[in-house]
Amino acid sequence: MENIINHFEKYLPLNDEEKQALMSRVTERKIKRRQFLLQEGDVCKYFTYVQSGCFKMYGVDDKGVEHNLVFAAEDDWISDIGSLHKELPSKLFIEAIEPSVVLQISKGDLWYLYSNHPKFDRNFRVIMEDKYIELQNRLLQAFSSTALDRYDRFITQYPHLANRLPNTQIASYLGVTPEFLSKIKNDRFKK
Amino acid sequence: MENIINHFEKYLPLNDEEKQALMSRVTERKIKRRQFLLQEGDVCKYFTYVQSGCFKMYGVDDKGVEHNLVFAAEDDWISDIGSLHKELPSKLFIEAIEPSVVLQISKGDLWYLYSNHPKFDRNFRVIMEDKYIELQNRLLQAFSSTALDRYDRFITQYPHLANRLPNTQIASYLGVTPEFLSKIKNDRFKK
DNA sequence: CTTTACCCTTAAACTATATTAAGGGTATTT
DNA sequence: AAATACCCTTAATATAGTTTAAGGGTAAAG
Repeated sequence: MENIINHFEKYLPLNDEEKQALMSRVTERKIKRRQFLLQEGDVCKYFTYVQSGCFKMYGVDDKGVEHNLVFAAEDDWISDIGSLHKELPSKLFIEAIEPSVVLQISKGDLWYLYSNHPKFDRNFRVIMEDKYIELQNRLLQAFSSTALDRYDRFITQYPHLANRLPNTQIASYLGVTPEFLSKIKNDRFKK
Repeated sequence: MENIINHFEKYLPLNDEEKQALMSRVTERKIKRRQFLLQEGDVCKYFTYVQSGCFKMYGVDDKGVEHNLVFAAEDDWISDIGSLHKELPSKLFIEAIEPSVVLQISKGDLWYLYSNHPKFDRNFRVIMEDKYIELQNRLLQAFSSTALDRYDRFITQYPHLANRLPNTQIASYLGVTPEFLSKIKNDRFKK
């Protein structure tokens, strides 16, 4: 629980009352590798703080191929924000890549925190903004012409993930096959 | 000015005081074709409501190629939200594709509206959410395997834009060359 | 109303990436 | 500790998309 408090205090210090409110509205869950936080067709119910471990959020295309949109490791948030807010079925999956521990806040509890403790309003707004910016950068990166460029950007932007994720997952994030990523890495190394 | 009031009243009715506040905080500008609302390296200063006309927001890659991230036509919003909120230089351009009329709200006026008229707080939050969802769908679409798929999705999702934008702009949005888009359209027609 | 700038198309040659297949290696799970 | 499932690599063949070039058409600007 201390992690999430530290997380918020990066932006603004919390008083005891706020810490209390936060801790009472948050549910800790242990998640196994390959377990889902969200499956396509379900409505996303939680805003999830990753305390330890790692998740991927992805869509599956007509041919059954997975496309990783984002990763979230410790001290990050993950959620299908569209589905959570509009209460519409999600087109996405959120799945644990590693055994993980998360803290979840339901939409109702989120609203409770917003209306009773305005500081969270601001805090969650900043988180939302950060997520928006992350997505926009992701989109820009997705258009970087070559897969080699995209890979270079990925490892400079997420060095902690590059060493940790299987290449299959990185390939899916970059939008190439694992075979081609293998070739890219080999070519890169030779230079 | 009536357009923007109607726009907000789709979500929640506004009283006279709120309408007054909104209208006094908004600046109308006429924008010529090819004129910029934002250029790479500048900090984005405004949240822009498009009253008439059409804009594109795009990034330029190392090779000088433009990549359209989003379009915004009448009754839509456009802004580099990351740059606006963090006050950091943008990586993007926002440029008029058609002669346009916009209503702009500065960051300061936005904050004024938030704190003095809580209804706008909710209204702009919904707009933000919608923009986030749009971006997420865009990312999902960008990963649809073939360019033909992406084109099909584009014309079903934005039929009003498909007939209105030059194919060069649509090609840039889809992530293909205009020559290849031309081929796609030809192949599609033959079927 | 004329000129310029932009836009669309076609086609041939080229390149980045996918697909298929196969073998060996390394984690998880039982 | 064994078995299974997963992961990485290489290489040959296949394909989606790019590049270059060239011609004609249409809309914007002086």
